[in-house]
Amino acid sequence: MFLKFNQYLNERSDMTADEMNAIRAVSIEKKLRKKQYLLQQGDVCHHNCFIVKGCMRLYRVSEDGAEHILRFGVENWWMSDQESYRTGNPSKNNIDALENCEVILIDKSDFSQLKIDIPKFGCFIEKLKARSFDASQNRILSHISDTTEVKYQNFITFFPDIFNRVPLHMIASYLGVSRETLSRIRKNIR
Amino acid sequence: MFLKFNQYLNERSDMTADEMNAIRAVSIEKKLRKKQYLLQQGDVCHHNCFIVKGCMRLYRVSEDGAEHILRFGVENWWMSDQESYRTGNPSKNNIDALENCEVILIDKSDFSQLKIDIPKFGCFIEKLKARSFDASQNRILSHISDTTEVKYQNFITFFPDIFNRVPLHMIASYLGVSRETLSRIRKNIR
DNA sequence: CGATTCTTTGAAAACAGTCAATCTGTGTGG
DNA sequence: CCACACAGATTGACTGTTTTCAAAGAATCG
Repeated sequence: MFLKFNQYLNERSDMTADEMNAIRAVSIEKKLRKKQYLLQQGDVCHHNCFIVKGCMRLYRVSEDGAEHILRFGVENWWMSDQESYRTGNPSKNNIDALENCEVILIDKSDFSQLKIDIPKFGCFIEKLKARSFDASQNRILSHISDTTEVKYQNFITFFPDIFNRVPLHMIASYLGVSRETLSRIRKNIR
Repeated sequence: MFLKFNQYLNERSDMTADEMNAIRAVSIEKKLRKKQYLLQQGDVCHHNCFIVKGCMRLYRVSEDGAEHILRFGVENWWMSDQESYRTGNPSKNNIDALENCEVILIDKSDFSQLKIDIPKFGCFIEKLKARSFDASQNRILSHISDTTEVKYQNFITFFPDIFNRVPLHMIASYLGVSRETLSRIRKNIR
């Protein structure tokens, strides 16, 4: 399982064997079954999670019990609750597996140490975060300026891999519309 | 003008006199008149901008000519187009002054050097970015789960300082609703 | 004061949410 | 292998919200 993570890192910022071993030493391999929680509301997020295989979602349950999906994650994505991870406060969100998953966990303290010991690694992670921030901004822009139809079209074109393996009602949740509305929009497009 | 920036930095991560001088050496003081652009669509964002005084907005103009406000900035906030700054590509956004402003600019290469030379500074900036990312996530959550009324109430409670000095139609733009709708919502609340 | 910018209002049309019912495909246990 | 349950998708009818357009009413500024 670690091999895929190894490949991922080497493709993006090549590591020496020693560095790779240091990363391996703190990597925890874990398998999740479909519907299994990686993080549950109230837990503190202590790990960074890299998805080797499978599909996951991060969502929040609102007062009225509705689930709101903040993000999806598939192969080669990272998945954690940044806010809880950063602050050490209990998470308000849930992360669970939409398929059987294989993930690699790295504990927060190990992860910080890696960033210090392997500047290349730290630098790579920073770049990732920066891109992730820009993506957030673009998503916000989309929310304040695009019609639901455009948001849906964008989702399909930018995340076809997610679109093809996630039920439509979850995409509706991610976009912030009811499943019925999304169903009708999809019908109009055809 | 630099004094305020000095205070800001010292309150959050205290600096030695030498460090402060290094920062001062690369700080460019600038005044902007109301409506003046700091960055215009098509420009590359070469600077980080710290707002000493005044109020600014970052917005995008869509195909149909509508302005969509991505963020506001007031005293002690940073204001730049992260995406253009990071990639070096022409910005798709505009930044302009909503009031007469005093700002401090630091060139990208100087800024990176500061982060290296003064780890405390780098660390502070990273924390800022992390919090900013979490704020983005919360804003996205709000967009997919809150009613317009709740979004408006949240804006008032979390950014009363902005609410009090920015016209309502710009808040509408920030929230992604028409000014008429926001005007009616505000009426219902009273 | 006049011009500009901002806010409010009304009425019609477009859009989205809710509820209830139905349809579809998948997989499980008897 | 079939019957059944279950999760997901679709549809219709209705309700509620938001946009749009047009007009008019405040507020602000030079």
